[in-house]
Amino acid sequence: MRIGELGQATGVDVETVRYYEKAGLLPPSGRQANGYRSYGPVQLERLSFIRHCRALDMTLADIKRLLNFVARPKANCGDIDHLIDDQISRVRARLKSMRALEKQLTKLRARCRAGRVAAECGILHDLVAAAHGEACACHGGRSKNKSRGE
Amino acid sequence: MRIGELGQATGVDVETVRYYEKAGLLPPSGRQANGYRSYGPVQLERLSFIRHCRALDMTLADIKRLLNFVARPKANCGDIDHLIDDQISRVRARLKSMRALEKQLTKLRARCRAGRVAAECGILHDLVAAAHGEACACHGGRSKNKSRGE
DNA sequence: AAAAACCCTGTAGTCGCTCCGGGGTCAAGC
DNA sequence: GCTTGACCCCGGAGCGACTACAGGGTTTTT
Repeated sequence: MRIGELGQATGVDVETVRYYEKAGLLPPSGRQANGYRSYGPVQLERLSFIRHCRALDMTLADIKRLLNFVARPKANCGDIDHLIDDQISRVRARLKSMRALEKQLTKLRARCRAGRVAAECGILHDLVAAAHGEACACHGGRSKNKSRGE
Repeated sequence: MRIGELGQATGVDVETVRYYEKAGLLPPSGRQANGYRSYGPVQLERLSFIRHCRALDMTLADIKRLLNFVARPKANCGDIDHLIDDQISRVRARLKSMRALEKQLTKLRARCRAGRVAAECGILHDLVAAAHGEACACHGGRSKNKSRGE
């Protein structure tokens, strides 16, 4: 199996596969006589595993750790739970700030009175007002939040 | 006003202020005799505006465009609406995939049967099963989504 | 035999910062 | 007067997870 087929089979871009190899997630593959990478079912499964974890938005570092657990089935399972729990709380925190963000944007959007020019634009007005520290449609009062990232 | 005070007043890190200048969001400030950057109320407002927009998760490119609208109050306001609409739909799309993600992770977490070793770990089992393309707790069937980023 | 499709390596770019090294400047305390 | 510490300067590197490109080689199709 060449890299293109592997990519097709797993839904991972070829460049990304090579990137994963460089990043140490995928062990260096064997090579054909012409230097092309050569893969078997083991690597396919491993890459699918990685892709699946990425779909769960895990970091490559976390995925590496999970792969280690797969390799050493005697290891303590509690660490896996912990890893997943962390992931969940990260996602929840992000979700919370995203919801607040959506609300803010929606309020801001509603400020548009369809004025023709920017000078009369409610949106712009509010953003500028916010810059002055005044209350605006999207932010109640003065905000000092650093909530966005996490 | 020196850069440190400006940073304090706006809640923006000093390094970030310099970065914004380099990135062209803040015009190069005046300088004191010793070479220190010197700011007045105009720049303070501009930086507050930027910070506020960043809190709404806008890209620096979009913020630049908004700043242009602020500078040219005769411009057509429709473009602003469009920009905000785009932002909203980006946030909503992200929100949607985040919600799905949370569900998946929660299901996955529930698979833990508190087995002591990784070999019996329901989470790991499911992730490996997913790699095989089988159904698993967190993903119904085979997924091919690229939904995560956008 | 030529063109298209695939493969290789290595490097640079993306975004929005953040950190670092190596220096200069300034006010306060001893 | 001299040190200490806080602030400021600049340029460049690093982060994560890719993505794109340049400049080559190989294989498959036409």
